[in-house]
Amino acid sequence: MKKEKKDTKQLILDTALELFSKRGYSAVSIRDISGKLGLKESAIYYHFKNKQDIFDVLCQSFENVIYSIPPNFAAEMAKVTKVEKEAFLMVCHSYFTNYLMEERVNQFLRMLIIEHGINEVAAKMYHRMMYDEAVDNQILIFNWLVQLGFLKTDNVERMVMDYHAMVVYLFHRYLICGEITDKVKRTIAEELTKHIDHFLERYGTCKEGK
Amino acid sequence: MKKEKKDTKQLILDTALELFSKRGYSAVSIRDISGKLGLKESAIYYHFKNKQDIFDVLCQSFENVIYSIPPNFAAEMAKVTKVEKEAFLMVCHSYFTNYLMEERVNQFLRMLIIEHGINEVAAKMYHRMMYDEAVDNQILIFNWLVQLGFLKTDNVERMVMDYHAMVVYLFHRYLICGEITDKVKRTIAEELTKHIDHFLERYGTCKEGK
DNA sequence: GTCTATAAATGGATAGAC
DNA sequence: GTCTATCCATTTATAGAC
Repeated sequence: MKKEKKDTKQLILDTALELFSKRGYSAVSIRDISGKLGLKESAIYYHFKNKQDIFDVLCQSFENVIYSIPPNFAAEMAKVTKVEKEAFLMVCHSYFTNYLMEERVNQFLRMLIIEHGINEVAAKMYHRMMYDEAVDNQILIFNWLVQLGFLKTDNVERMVMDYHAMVVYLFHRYLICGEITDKVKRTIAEELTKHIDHFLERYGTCKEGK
Repeated sequence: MKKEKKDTKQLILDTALELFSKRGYSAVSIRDISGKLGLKESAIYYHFKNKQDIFDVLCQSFENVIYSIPPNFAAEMAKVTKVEKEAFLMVCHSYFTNYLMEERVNQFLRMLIIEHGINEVAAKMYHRMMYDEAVDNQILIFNWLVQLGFLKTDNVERMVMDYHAMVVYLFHRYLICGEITDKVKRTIAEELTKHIDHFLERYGTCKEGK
């Protein structure tokens, strides 16, 4: 049960992530981080070996986030036997609101994008989070939706590409630059809904009134 | 007719762009730039007011690149009266090989992506180059292809989104991280060809053997 | 666990010689 | 147009007091 007042180490990580995600690693000094927390630089060095160590610990802590998503989702999937459009829409939107737009995940992804040119670890994590693993998971899910009879296609991979390309597009266009304002949130929601409608016109099985 | 041996000013810009695009503005020192050119720091200050000035001049020089593309393309378009799939494919691939993958344009875009979080100018240019203007141009071109009878759709904007999302996807996945090796070039070519085939199955008018 | 003080290095920028 | 020399601010990092 170790408990410093309010876990300075975690506060340092949070502050560092916030600043790194805006300005990039090298533009942020230890003073910036400690100053923002009302500490002196030396206090940082009590908790971390050096500046790079903060970055590395941040990356490690997000490894866990990544690995926890697919199993959680698989567990949810197992319970479902029939999927309606409403549920599909909700899950798609939730991927944005609870993951890509979630404050810390969003900050982490911004940081990776800035750093992936000079940092091998950042490059690997960015590609895993944004492409390799995202596509793999989507293939799994869409295959399952095909088996459930909610989607139809003769080429699941192409279908996933169609879907995922738009996700990446919206992410880079709206969620990586500047603040995520309410206006941005509305834009994302509208664009995503339009995209899913379009997607289901092509790959959906339930013919509706629309 | 002013001509320093081989235009040091331009060499500084080239070197700065190369380094900025890899490490980001703040991680590159004046010493890094001058050192790589076999000069002393003070030589840089003869050509530029300060470090920020180098960045600003780089941005200005690319303003011209951006504005020269649509008129050039429009002039080419005016000459054409009939479009075959071969020509369409060629133009799509050329957008990658001669623009997104072209060394300097690619470096500049990488730099913008790194800097757009802290630099207003970078943010504006990135969005213009990658989204606003790219989409506008594509709408123009695809509208023209619809009129020529090469494409058909009841929603040009959606068609453009389908197309452009994949371009942005391929760009961010393959062209913004690490070296653009021959392997990467092949991957891009293959993916793009697959995408265009898929795209024409949906929006093309010429039914072919395939 | 945080502070003061300080070392050591790095980076931006200028003055003036050549 | 480039160099030497130098200045000053910032930054990383450590030692030792509290």
